[in-house]
Amino acid sequence: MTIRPTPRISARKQPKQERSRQVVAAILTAAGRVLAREGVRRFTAARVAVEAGVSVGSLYQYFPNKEAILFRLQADEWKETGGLLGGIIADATLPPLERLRAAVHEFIRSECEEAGMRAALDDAERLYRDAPEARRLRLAVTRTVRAFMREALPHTPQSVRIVAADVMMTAMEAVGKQISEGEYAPAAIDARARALADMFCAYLDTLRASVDV
Amino acid sequence: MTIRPTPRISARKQPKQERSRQVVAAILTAAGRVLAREGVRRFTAARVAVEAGVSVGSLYQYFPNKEAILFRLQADEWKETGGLLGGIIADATLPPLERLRAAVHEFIRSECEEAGMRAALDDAERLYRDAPEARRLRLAVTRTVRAFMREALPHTPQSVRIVAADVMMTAMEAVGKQISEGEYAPAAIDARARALADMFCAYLDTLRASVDV
DNA sequence: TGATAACGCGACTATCTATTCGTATTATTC
DNA sequence: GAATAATACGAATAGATAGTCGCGTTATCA
Repeated sequence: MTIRPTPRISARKQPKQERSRQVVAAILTAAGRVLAREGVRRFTAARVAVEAGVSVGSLYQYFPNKEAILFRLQADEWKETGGLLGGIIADATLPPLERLRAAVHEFIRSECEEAGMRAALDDAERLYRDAPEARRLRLAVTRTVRAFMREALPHTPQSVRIVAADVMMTAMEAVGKQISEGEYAPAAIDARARALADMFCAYLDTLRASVDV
Repeated sequence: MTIRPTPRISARKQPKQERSRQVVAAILTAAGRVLAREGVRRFTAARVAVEAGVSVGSLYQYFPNKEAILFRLQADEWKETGGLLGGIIADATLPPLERLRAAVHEFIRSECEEAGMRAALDDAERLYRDAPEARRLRLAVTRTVRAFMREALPHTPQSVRIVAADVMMTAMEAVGKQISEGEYAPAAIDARARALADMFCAYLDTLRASVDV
């Protein structure tokens, strides 16, 4: 329904000298601060440039628009937690459900780091979510999760597995967002992680039971 | 972290004559169309006024700002589906888990109506979510769900119930959003509703089992 | 050292947007 | 049918924002 032109997000120019690499780095950390402090609505190229101690012109030399900065920030987060989760979920020395539990807790924990920035990043998601780069990143995560599901539920029909994986991912992300947005005590956060893990395990158990009769 | 001034959202002036009531109605339906067609970013008072065939001035006579329009749109949706869900979930003639199942399906179904507008409304949520009116509405839903949980899991500690209710609500909303945003075939939507309901039921079953030993 | 490429700068333009306010029009009341 | 309240109007104001461009500075390399 909504017609959204997908924004260009890829970098405009690669920094070649050391100083320009530092400029890019300064822009990114400044962007994180601006986002956490002011929220998406007031996240502007000008403000980021000031915070980074750099001119707008320099900023636009490396990022085609502000969406690209936000995406880069988010992509870095994704790569980091994606790597962590991938490691946990692929660790064949533990039974699948243990791994799932561990992954859920790790995910929730990671959402708590720099919660202010993450919350704002979630708000900003719509600014870049339709871009192909974002889709590609998301797909990588999806594949990891599906691989896990294939291992955990080898006898469940693929169609069921895929939907289950999808719903679980959505749920986990949503709880993560919720936590990074509100003020939750550590105990409350932990309780939510546990509840989520319990819920997933219970679900997978019934799925397994409904086939392995 | 983020300092967000909570926007004023309540109506500025109550329409007293028939023609002004029509203006308000025209504004609201036009707002829905604009939102669905152009997305939040291009949702402006001017555009809504044009779409409604009304002047900006008239618009501002009944809404203090555009957030108020969005909130009103969302509030109307919430009241509608809230009423529906409340009815299903309180229907004491069915066993609790049956009701839960029915409620999940009903919720997902309702999210599919006017999906374009709903998706944009979700994007717009941050514009009004901190306002007291929005908190109050949300609380009403929370209470309904908690009451249900109390009935379904009478022997589970309250603290566990509350967290479980919270996580389930979050998950359901997230799946609903996801569906209203993407292009899903009816079968895919149904599969997700079923998966969600299965997951919830499995979870509640284990919670029940862990106490009623 | 001189030539060239990379980099950094920030004033500037072109839009958009929210919201107000004085005036004109229409309903209601007496 | 005055008088008054309610409503409708939309030009105008004040501000924000995205993104560019030409020029000066710094690095690289022969």
